[in-house]
Amino acid sequence: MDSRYSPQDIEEKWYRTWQDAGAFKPQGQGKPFTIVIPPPNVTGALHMGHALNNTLQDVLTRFKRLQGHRTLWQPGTDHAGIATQSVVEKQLAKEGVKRQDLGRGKFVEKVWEWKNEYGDRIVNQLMRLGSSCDWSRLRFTMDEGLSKAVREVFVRLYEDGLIYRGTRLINWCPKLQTALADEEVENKETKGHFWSIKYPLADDPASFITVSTTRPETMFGDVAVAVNAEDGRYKHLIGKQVRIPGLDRTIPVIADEHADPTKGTGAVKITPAHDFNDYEVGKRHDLKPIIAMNLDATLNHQAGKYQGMNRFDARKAVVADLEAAGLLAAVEDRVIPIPTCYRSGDVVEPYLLDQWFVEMKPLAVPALDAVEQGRTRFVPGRYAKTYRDWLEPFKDWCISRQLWWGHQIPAWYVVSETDGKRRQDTPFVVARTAEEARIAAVGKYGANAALVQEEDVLDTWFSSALWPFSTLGWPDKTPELATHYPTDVLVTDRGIIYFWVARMIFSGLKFLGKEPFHTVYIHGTILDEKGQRMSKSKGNGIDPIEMIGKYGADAVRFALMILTTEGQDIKLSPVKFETGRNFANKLWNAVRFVLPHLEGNREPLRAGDLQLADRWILARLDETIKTVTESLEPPALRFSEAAQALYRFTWDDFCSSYLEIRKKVITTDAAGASPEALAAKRQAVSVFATVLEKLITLLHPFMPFITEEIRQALGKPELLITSRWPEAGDPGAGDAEAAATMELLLKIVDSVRSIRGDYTIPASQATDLIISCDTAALQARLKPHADVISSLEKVGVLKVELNAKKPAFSAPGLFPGGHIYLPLEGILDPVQEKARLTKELGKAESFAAAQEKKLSNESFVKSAPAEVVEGERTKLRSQKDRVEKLKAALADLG
RNA sequence: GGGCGUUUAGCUCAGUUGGUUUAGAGCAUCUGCUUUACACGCAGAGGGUCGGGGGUUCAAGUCCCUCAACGCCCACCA
Repeated sequence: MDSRYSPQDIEEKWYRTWQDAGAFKPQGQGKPFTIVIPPPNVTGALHMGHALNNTLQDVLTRFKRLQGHRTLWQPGTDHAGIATQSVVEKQLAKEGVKRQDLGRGKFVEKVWEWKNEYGDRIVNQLMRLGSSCDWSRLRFTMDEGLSKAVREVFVRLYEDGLIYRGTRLINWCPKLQTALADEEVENKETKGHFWSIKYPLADDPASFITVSTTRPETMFGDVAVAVNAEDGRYKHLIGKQVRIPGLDRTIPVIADEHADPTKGTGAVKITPAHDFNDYEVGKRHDLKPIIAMNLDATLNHQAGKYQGMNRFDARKAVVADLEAAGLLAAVEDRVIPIPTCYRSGDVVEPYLLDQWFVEMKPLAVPALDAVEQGRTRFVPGRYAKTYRDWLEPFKDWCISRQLWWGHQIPAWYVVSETDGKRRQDTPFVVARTAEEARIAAVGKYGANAALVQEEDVLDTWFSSALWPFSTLGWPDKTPELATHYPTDVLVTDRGIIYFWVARMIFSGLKFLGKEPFHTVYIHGTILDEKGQRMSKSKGNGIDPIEMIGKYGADAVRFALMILTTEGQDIKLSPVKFETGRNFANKLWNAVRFVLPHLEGNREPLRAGDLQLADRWILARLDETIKTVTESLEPPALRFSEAAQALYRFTWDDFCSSYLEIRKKVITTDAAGASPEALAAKRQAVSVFATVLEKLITLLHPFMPFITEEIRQALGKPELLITSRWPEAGDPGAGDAEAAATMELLLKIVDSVRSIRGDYTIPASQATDLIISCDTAALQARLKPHADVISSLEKVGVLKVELNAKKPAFSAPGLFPGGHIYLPLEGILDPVQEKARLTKELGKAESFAAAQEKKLSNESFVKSAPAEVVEGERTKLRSQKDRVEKLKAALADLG
């Protein structure tokens, strides 16, 4: 074995072994534990957010698998409508081909080709990370099975009256030429202008009403000017007609609460077809909306001479013309939130269009209850509010998209036979298949009804919403569905609580009657070292695959886990992975060291033969098992705590203390050793192996590769991944008293080291040591185990005494229950020693003073719990004792 | 304009229900060390009074109020 652990050599080997062994498949008859992966986009490449997200899921999956649950981590990818369509369009563009040139059928074929060729990239990257998904169950949202689920859901929602088609003001992305849901629109603060425009009165063209707007180019869709009924400036104008500048059309001045006298001029133009507020105003006043724009965001025939101009050019032209005509009253610079498309970045246009919607209220109410009543819980809990705030307004969900890549809406229009075209009011049927649709249409509209399927596809999130059950075979009643639904924990980031989490919850409730998971774990966001989001455009991303190559997957995983404290964002830089790499290396070397002594020496532990250090490490192991198990158990999910407990135990207790103490015994040369020495070696080695076996099991969820490799090195034929999680409280777990004695001895060692360090005494130079105990009981307790100290420090004569007298030229140190003396004749420097002791004394005195003050406070003694007061008294006593000893030592120095 | 989060050693962060440490860890710094697993190592050391202010309490980093800075999310571009 090499002194450097090289992950590259073993990761691929073990991953293949696990796969071949079917280790990722649900096994046994234990209580099921299920996680569904947040399906990454097929177009995606693994980024640090994925690495974190999937490591968390894998830690849980491996933990539960080891605990004996029938564990399934269900993998899959998302067809990601817009993203995937764009990728393929860009590829075609390189060949000078547009999707329209190909036509829908051919284009969709191309996308499938692309998916089949490149869609596995992210899956392979997840494997590099060590993800133990059941890949035999890999799903894709456009698979036949999942598409069937989509159609089923659509039909049922339609039949329940929860899906409807209607003309509403929706968000339109002119670049992508599709409708968007509200959540797909991002408001971006942008520098803009606030213009005040004079609209002449129809019956008195010399008088004006001045309206304020940030969007003058929409004036051709104006249907009114609104003022507030309370606004004295405009009361007399209500009911009058005004003329839209540059047009021959007049519109009324109306009174509406939407007009805010404090904003702008207090008069506002009303453009129902292009503004959400105005749409509501228009409805209140029964004003017919006028569409003034084409779908490509150029102005239409309503705009007179501006017809054909795009919206931004038109804005400039309109403003220039208004100014020339003396109708521009004011221009103000202003920062405006501009709605933009989350995919294309284009400015979104509110547009009046015919679309498909899901009525939210009947679905949202039970979903809100599920969280309110704790059947589904968010970790951290504050995200329940985020969830509620989004669902509660019950805003209907626009689900139709004018794309080609996606689930085509299962609605068929019954078109006229003459031209085969559909119109606004063409009747339609909704059905699971074309055949069903035909039967329904014939029944309803006669034998010769001709059908044309709706061209729109569904919002990608419509299919993602079904993920926890569509992947398990729903709507069929599969065994997987029966076993693994509801799932247990959903691990995701806060960015998709609306898009995905909420929709899965109401879908699960609606179609299966149960919440899809009991816990939603929301992890933090990965940021760069400056605290900025990682992004392609900033170029500040850290590539997880590159990090895995450099530090190993185990190191990357472990580092991420130690950084994952509840819900906090993570500032990341490559050096953070060194922690993980160094840790793996530490463990590796401990094993490498003991391994040669293990062979043929392994034997059962015999309680009577266990040394103090053995009993202590077994007790510490037991505590660690408890901590790690409790930390990982949902809903605690304290990943960092678990990882740190393992780090501490492995590095400090197991390596720095235990192994150092037992080193000599473990390395005893078997040849020529006495039978006693050999017996001692065998026990020491066996304790080490016992602890190590459990330790690597505890570590396995975090560092699956190295632990599996170690397991093999220990000569175990079975795979670690499917072995058993250790239980706390095993017999032979070591005992608390031994552990306490050991802790005292370690404190004495600390004290010795501190003094030796102060005098920079080389490790190779021995010093004598006198341990002075305050009580005979303590003396009796420590004396038999003094060898622990000499195994950690080079000690000459070692005495454990009762109230020993301070030898001349010795340096004193303290530990709970006594003190030590380090005779340092020839080394002790009175000046340095005086400084050292004075400093210690100062600390002890100020602490004692603080205790005294506290205890002299009557209300403290009266109000505080007796045990707290007693604790303080004990502290004070020992501190006073300490002060005295230090004073004596100082006096001794002269 | 609302809501939420963060602010603890030079840096990155822990610190559960207020009282066991005299506020911890890793990295960095300083001093030693070829101690027969590991320099991706070993042993020491220095360094914070917990963003500011006020309050509750016998007792506050830990609860309340307030201010500030940074960040995130939401909000109809009159």
